[in-house]
Amino acid sequence: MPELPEVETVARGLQREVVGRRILSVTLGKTDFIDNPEMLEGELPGRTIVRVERYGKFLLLRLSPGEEAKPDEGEVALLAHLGMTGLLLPREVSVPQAKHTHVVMPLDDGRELRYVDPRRFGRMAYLAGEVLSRELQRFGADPLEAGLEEFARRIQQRKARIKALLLDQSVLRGVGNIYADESLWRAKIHPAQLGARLKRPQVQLLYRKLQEILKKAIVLRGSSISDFLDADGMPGEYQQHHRVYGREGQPCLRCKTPIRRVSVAGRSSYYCPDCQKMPRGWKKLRKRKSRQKRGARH
DNA sequence: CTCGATCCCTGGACGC
DNA sequence: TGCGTCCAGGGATCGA
Repeated sequence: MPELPEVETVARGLQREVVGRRILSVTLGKTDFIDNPEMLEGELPGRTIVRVERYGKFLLLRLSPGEEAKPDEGEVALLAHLGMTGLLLPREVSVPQAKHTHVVMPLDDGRELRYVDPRRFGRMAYLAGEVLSRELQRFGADPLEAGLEEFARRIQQRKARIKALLLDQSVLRGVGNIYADESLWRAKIHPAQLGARLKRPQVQLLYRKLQEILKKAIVLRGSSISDFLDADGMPGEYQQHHRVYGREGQPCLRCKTPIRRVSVAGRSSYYCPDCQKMPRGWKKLRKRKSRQKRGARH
């Protein structure tokens, strides 16, 4: 699942592969994940990809001004979120299209930029000027750019659970389930602990561990646990360094206590019940039993 | 402000 | 082998 390190990996690959290339046209398949499909078709052709950036979990393809100069359009970009299963990669035209290819953009070098996404949990949008800047402002700090003070302020002033805060893109942009669990395990913090109840040393440790993990994961080109591939079609390797994520029942790599999985903020959360102590009053969350008998009681 | 529930979607795992 | 069911999860949205 593409989180910050995976998206950074894709952004670097695209920066190397498609910067300077002009988009010749746009062909769309299913469009229910695209903000305004007609806008893509109308605005992208003729524009050159001038830079590829990562913004949280988004890829930001900065584009050149249109051919008929629109003086007031401002900054122009194609925003792409990979959701759970999205891939954005350049391919030779001769390479057969993968199933679930929903956006194809032929480039001026004989290749095509293709967006493939079986589940279509991703998002794509052409945005310009004020609309673009407003959209970007909705998100919180980049965990690799934020200083300790800002990080601490965003966490300690909130009563929400730390896991929910880490996943909240308006608090921090780019962290998802894997790196949230991994950093909490390293910092020995229970995922259901409230942000406001964390002590300063805990916040500082979490800040350092989160950055450390994200940087290491970027070096290893991300985690490929579902189908993630970078812009070169290569999987990442950080999944081999996961300490808790996906290890339910297996011994904690610090203390051998079996790793547990609970639901926090509606997401699976893996943690060590011994290393990451439960906050007072915290109760184990539902095992998610079948809900067919809803009317049975009540 | 914070919570859980629900929905979106498909493929893979699993039970029988 | 095949069918049904559950589950993965980022994000939007809604009601409590």
